[in-house]
Amino acid sequence: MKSKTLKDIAKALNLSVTTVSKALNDYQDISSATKQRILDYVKKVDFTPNTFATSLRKKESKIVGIIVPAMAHYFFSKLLQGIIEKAEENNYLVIVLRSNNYELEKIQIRRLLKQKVDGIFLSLADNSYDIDHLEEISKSDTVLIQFDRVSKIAQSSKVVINDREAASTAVQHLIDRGKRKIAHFRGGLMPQVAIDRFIGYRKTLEKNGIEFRPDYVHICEKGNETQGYDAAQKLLKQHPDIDGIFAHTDMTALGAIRYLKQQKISIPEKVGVVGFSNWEVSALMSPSLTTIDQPGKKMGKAIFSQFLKDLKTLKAKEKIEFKTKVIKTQLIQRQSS
Amino acid sequence: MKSKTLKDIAKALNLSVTTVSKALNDYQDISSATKQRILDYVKKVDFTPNTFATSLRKKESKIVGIIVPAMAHYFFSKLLQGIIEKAEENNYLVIVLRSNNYELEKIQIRRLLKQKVDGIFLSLADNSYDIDHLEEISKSDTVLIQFDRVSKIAQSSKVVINDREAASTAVQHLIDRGKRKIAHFRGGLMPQVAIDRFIGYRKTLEKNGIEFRPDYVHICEKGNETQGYDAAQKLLKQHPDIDGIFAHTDMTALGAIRYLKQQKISIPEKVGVVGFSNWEVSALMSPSLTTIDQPGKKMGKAIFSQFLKDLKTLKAKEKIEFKTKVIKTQLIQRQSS
DNA sequence: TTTCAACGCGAAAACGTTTTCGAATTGATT
DNA sequence: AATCAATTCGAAAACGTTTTCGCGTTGAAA
Repeated sequence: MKSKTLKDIAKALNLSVTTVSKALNDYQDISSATKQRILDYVKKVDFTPNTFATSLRKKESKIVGIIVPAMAHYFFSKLLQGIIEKAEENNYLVIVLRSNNYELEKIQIRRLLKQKVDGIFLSLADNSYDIDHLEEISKSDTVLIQFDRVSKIAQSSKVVINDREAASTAVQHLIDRGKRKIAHFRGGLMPQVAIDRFIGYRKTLEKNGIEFRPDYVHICEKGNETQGYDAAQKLLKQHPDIDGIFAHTDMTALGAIRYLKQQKISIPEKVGVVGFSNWEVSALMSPSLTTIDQPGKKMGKAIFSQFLKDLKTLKAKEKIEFKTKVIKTQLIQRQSS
Repeated sequence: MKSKTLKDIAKALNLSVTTVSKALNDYQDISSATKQRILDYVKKVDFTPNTFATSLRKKESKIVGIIVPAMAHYFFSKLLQGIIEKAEENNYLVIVLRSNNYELEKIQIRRLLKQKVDGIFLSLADNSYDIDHLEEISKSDTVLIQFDRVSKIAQSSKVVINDREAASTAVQHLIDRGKRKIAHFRGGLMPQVAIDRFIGYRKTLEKNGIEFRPDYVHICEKGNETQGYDAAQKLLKQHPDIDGIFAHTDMTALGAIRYLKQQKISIPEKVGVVGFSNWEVSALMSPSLTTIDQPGKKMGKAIFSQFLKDLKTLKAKEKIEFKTKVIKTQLIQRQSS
């Protein structure tokens, strides 16, 4: 079925293509009478302008792209939800791509730039030390918004949480519950979020007059359950007197809990555990998991709002002044602490 | 930064726009010499044709759209992953929209049709009794692929699992483990998948000479954890001698398990539990959950493959013969049975 | 009666491709 | 030398919009 065009409408109403187009785009130099006539007819025959032609002419696609990690993850799922909701409100569509490393990230950005999306939302991969691919975006008319794992040096607006503060809250909570020998299962050495959470952990110990011990820190790079289990095993074999664990992920926390339960080590009496993210099941586990709520949906909405702002100033040919929006996190206390 | 056009390339090489375009599109009437010259130059200046113009001219977008339920769900996350992977291989992009009811579903389909996506992948909402919105798709040049919750009457290719058989496997498994009084926590009354799973449950009982009892069936429409807990509570208060539960979702199974544990009812000795979907955490719970693995990623890939086939025949102006691909499921036995 | 501004509309160019068709060149065949 | 087919290329139309600019028509002001 061939879809109607402006030309068809114009012919049917004995008007010019220009007039019809103007009526649909709320130009002021069309009499309200003909405008109404056009609008009525357009509604009747259910016409909607061809997106390709509009995009070609206006040089904007009304599409944004987001690149998410290649694995299924509750946090990103919520984030996506927030972005899509806000996008729909503003008549934007969202293209989702996946990546977990620098090379792929680069390819995906190319893909999106080629599609001439109006905005790209990106959380950097673990091995994205280089940011040349981000500079490619700045050179185009596409707005870049970084979130979660952002680069300090790359120029763009950003939406993040205060990882350091959140980690601090988590550790302080354990201390307040009487824990003194608190271990930390951290992420890799590179991503800024892992560094920040680690710093938050360390500073909070020191602020409370507790000595920081490097051998209490284990790296769980993948942040999955198995690594949490393994780390807990190693840790407790070496230091049976540990009384708290702050994990950088709910999953690693879950793994740690599995080991503790298996060893009949009571939670939270003997060892308190705090996770990070407030993943869906953390409330359903037994014991349920104390964790830091990372409000994905809210972040998603913030990302899109910031995008709209930046796009507007870009269109106005003005210089964008990049903003960094910090989303508040919250400690959710449950049975594990 | 203005991006290059065919015209720019042509001028730089002293050729016509036509020739350049043809070289890039592998036409046969270009000498290999000039073709190479063009390809080299194009690579050097990193030119890529404007998507809007191409789409406008060719009437195809190289984009597909998928509509997923409005909530975060592990299965759909995996499914999406499969679709996106396969899409990327074939240079397609994927637009993701959300819906959980008929009205919204209709709007989203309109959005996608307006965007002139080449394909729409859809799992029907619970209250989509009507399928007029699907017929709108057939009238366009967009390929529809239904998956998971499909309509029997709507004409399109489909990708599904054999819900009846899978349910049968689950129930037979419980029977084989010596269970006789097996309850079923089912989905709503409408979606075909819920009906099919129920039928599988009932038939399998009867085949084994076990009387079907309506009061052993509880409806957990939302399929969440709370409903599973509540249903288990009601069920066991009324029938303390229940020895098996087949839940239509891992989440409801989890809820049931929580109640059982709380009541100190031993799993699987006293009551065996089987879920459905093989959701990420079902392996991590304690006891870990026996469940039916619903291979989301595989389904996603199958969906996209089928789309490519149907699109091809559509382009050739031939009549599409709709296919229904049934993906195999598998029982994953764990501690809960 | 002239002048002028405001109003309502349309012609035409532009966005950047793809594709049809015909023209020019070449080399081989009579 | 003439004919023909194959080869290689380009002119121009088409895809469906948006936007600039100008033109004719009003009605009011001078």
